[in-house]
Amino acid sequence: VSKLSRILTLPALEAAPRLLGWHLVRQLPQGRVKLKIVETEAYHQDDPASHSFRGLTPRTAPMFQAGGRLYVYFTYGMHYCVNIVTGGEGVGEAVLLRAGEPLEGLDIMAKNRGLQDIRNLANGPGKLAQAMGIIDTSLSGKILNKSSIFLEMGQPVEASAIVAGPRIGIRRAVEQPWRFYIKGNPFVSKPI
DNA sequence: TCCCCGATTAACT
DNA sequence: GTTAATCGGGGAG
Repeated sequence: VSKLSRILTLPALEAAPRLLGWHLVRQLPQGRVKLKIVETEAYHQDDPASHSFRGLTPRTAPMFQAGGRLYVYFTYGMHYCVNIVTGGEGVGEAVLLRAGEPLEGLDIMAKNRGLQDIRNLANGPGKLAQAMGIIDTSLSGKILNKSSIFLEMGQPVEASAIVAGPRIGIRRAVEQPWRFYIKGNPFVSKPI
C-alpha cells in the first residue's frame, strides 16, 4: 500500500497536514500542469462549516465515499474549489486544497488565470482550481490517479514547518484550527 | 416556488 | 477595509 493511499484513509483532520508538499498534477490538452500543495483545510461530517454537515446530498455525495476521490463544488456563482476526499466510506469528510506553488506548466496556468504574476496563480482555492483548468464540476466524484488528475509525492514537509490556524471564509466553527500551511511559503493565500 | 447565502475573488475607497 | 459579481444548493412555505 502506497504512502498516499494510507494518507487518504485517514480522517480529514489528520490527512490535511500530511497532504502538504504533495504535487497535484493534471494533463491538459495544452500540456502538463503541476503545483505543490502548500495550504489545506479539513472539513468533517460533524463540523457545522462543512458541506457534509447536513447529510448526504447529490452535490456532497463524493465526500461520503471512500478516500481517494475528488470533491469539486461551485460557489459564489463563479468559483470552483477542489477537495481531496479522505477517510472511510459513509463518513462525509474532505480536505480543501487552498493554495499551491506552481511547479510546471506555468505558461498554461498563466493563460488559464489570465495573468502572469506567478505568486497570484494559485494562492487561493478558486485560483488553484482555475489554474489547474478546473472550470466545472465534472471531476467531482472521480477517483484520483485514474482520471486526468494525479497526486505525486514531493519533498517531505517537516512538522515544525507546518502552521495550524483558523479556517478562512467560514462563519461557523471559526475557532477550530483546521487550516494548515507551510510556514513562510510565499504562495499561501493568507499567512497569519 | 421562493428566498437566502456561500469553504471567493478582484476592484474599489 | 468594503463591496459587486453571479448562481446553484437546500431549507422553508
